[in-house]
Amino acid sequence: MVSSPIAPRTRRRPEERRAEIIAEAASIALGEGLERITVRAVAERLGVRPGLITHYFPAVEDLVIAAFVQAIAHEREELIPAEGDPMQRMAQLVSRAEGPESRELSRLWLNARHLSRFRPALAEALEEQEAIDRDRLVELIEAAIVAGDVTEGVDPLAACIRILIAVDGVGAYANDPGAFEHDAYGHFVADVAEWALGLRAGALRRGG
Amino acid sequence: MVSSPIAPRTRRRPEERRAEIIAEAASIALGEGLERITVRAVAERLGVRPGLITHYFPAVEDLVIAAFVQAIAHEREELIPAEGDPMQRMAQLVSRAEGPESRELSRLWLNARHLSRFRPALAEALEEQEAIDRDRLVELIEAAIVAGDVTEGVDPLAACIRILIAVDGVGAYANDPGAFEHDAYGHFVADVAEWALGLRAGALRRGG
DNA sequence: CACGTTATTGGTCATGCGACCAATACCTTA
DNA sequence: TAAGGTATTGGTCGCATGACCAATAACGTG
Repeated sequence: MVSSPIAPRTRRRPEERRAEIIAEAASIALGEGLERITVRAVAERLGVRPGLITHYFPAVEDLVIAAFVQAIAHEREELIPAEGDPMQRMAQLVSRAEGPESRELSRLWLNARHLSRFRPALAEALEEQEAIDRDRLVELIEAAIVAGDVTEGVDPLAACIRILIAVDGVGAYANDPGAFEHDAYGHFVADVAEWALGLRAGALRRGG
Repeated sequence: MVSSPIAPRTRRRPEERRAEIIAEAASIALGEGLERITVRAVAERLGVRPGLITHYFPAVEDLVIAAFVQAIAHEREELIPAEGDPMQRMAQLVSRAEGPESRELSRLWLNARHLSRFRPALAEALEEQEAIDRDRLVELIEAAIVAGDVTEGVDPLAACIRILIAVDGVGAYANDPGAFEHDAYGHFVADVAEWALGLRAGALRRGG
């Protein structure tokens, strides 16, 4: 009957607790932004005292970086599928990048890109994630060439870079409240991808 | 001989002082970032007491917005020239966007785009500036069509949007420390502009 | 030249942040 | 089962921020 206001102290294995903290921080990063990852905020969400967060991450910046990497790595699976028909994967990548599903992710990238201005360590982590995306997309394009969907004359890395810049360009507007609608905007990634890969116009547009 | 440590109190016309404050804040915005625009920072730079800044801007957010608009409007003159041969202007726009001169400006855009996530008023101001850029670039493209440099079949607004997204895409890497070099990146804006405007390949590359 | 307006000062207050630390209680292990 | 390691607590400290306010002094105006 006496529901004690003080929660019983639960002790966990360090790795487990650490993972839990990072996961919670990643959730904050995606939903509220990296600068909202605060010792107190993470602690409160976990029903834990702030000092515990400091215990695992003496410097908050390290937690922020870990959270960013975790969130990006997790979302990557859906953005750049690892298996399946090359052109289908490419179409899904384009569709995801242009659709509303990627809004949170774009916001996070924007967030991290800006914050990198002040935090060299975050900038470094960000570049690593960029490199992973690049490698993955290059592989995908090479697979498309092997499959005969893309002409041999296409330089995979050049096309990859163009597509990723297009994704970031569209993502730059992730925080714009106004619903600016125009085909040139709504299909930019598809159009650039078709152009970069030498595909016929409309090949990558939804349902194309 | 007694150089008094206390500066004499100088009283200025309100509009003048206000402009001075905004200019200083804009300088901070470009050089250090919008979040570094603080009552104390601006006051110190101007050799003035913090309370004075609050007197002119009871809410700091309004100063931040004014500084952003001022900085963007000021830099726009160099990015999108208002006069001259259309293709020369287009070439300058492309050159500026790809060159290191625009780094500070790209950082500021990135900064504002991210901050817009938390500040609706800033988001609104940002969209206004975007609209101005769009109008200006559309005019430029229309002039190029009239001059016969661009085919009539090109939709000015569609091409404008593509070019601006390309600019933002490249600008997204403004805070990346690593000197990532690749033609597809270094000439992205030129390539997209040529593609969007139906120009021959290389027409807008430097010295093209 | 006197007066009133207000630009400017100097100081205070509450808030949220990261960091630090000693005390405590849980778990493992010997 | 006793002991030791450490995960966890509870509390403090210094710092930077925005906002607020009364006192003061410069300037325009009658």
